[in-house]
Amino acid sequence: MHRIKKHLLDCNNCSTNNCFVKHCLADWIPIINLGKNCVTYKKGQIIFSENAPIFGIYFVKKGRVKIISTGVKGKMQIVRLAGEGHVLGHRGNKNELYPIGAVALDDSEICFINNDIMYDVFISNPEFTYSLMMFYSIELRKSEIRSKYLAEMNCQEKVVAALLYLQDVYGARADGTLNAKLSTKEVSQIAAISPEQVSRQLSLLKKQKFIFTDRNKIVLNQPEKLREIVGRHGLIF
Amino acid sequence: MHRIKKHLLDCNNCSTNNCFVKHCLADWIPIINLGKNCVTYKKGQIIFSENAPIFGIYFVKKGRVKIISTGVKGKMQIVRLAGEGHVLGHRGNKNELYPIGAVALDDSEICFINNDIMYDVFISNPEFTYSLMMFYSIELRKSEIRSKYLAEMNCQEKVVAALLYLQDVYGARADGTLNAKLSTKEVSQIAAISPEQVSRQLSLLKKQKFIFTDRNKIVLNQPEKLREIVGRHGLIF
DNA sequence: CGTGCTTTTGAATAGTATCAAGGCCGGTGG
DNA sequence: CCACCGGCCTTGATACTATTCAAAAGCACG
Repeated sequence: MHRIKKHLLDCNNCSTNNCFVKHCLADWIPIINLGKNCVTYKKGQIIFSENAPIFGIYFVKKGRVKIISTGVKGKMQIVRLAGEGHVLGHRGNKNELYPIGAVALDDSEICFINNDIMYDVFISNPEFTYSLMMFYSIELRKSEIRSKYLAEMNCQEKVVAALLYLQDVYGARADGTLNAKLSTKEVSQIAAISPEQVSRQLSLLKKQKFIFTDRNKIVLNQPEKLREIVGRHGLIF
Repeated sequence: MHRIKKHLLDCNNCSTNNCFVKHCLADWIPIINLGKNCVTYKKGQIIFSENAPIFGIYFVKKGRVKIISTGVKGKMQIVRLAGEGHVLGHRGNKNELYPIGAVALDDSEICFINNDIMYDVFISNPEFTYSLMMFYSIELRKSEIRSKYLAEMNCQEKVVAALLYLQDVYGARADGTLNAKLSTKEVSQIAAISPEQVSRQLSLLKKQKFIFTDRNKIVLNQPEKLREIVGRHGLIF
């Protein structure tokens, strides 16, 4: 089912410049190399499952990942999107399970480091720990602001916010084509509304020529118009 | 308007045992003492405002704090509750303003440390930085799960979840009386629904004898029944 | 003892989810 | 190569839930 390719890469030769491991001291890179497991996931593959124990920390070396959570009614939601250099799955308290999983959106390379060595890495590499702390701090704020949006936005605003979020996380080409190709269903999982509503709102946006879609490709023709719609909701992206 | 009392406390004599500063090396405590400002806030006082620059990190020494964010329609929401030992306001990126503020729910003592010295503190006290990183990591997960709730729960479930959240953060006495006294309006800001709905749902819960209210006091008579209502929503508290 | 704010309750309205049907597209097998 | 099948997308009709508006009651305040 899940055919996985293992790589034994040297962090010194890694091309992902915004990886947090770059903040580690030179002496520690060989140790991390030994305790590390770099794995290639195909699009749609599960990186870790909801409600399963997490034994380490995942660094996104390449590709795109969605962090998901399935509701009691079976409705799946995307609670966060992660790209290159992002971090997944760092366990909080021992023995606590979280209803959060991660799935590859594209073919992705993820480096996994077991918790066993992480504590020593953290204590001995303050720059590394500091940068990771800042990452979590920023993501926490983003998540808090996102909570607010979900509560106060209407359908149209939620769809627009989801599009701008995609642009913020994964970027777009000069013509406005989003780098990430998501299905209507996946957009609805970000916006936290029904897929039908997403379809309706996208149609309206297309009629206004604000966006253009073809299959899973989405082009933001007039991102400034989209920003007008979400207005002064305190958008940080 | 905002009369504020300054204290010059020694972190060595501080009674708040779960303060992150306790993870600092002994040599650094005097340095932190010098760069620190311990301030007493009255109930309702603003600790820091939305969209204002934040110049340091706040540690809740005593009391209770709500982290708020006002929507474009003027609707204020409570995005997080903080108690003793919690951390507020650590700035992410420079020059980025966040639409997030903090207000004292009770008379509270908050220790403020300026960012100027914080970087050195972080780099020189890995245990401290590590514990703070873990704090943000856990809060991020909680926030993500909360986002999911807001999207999939109905009114009744949101109110119940808000009550259980209050119990989780601030605790309750043996008889189920919540330690925090919040107005209906404030509960509605946690649940992210209208105050009228909160009133309705609380009335229903009272009729079923699951809870009892008197003024701002809330008693969870049958917390197990409340947990049944939110069911298997993957509640982490 | 009034005055103003919050809470409560009811009724009307608006917005979204759900259900259902038709269309489009890709994949599969003849 | 074409026809069929199935899944996803789209669009419309309906039902439901929550918001909004409104009014009366409770409570704290001076």
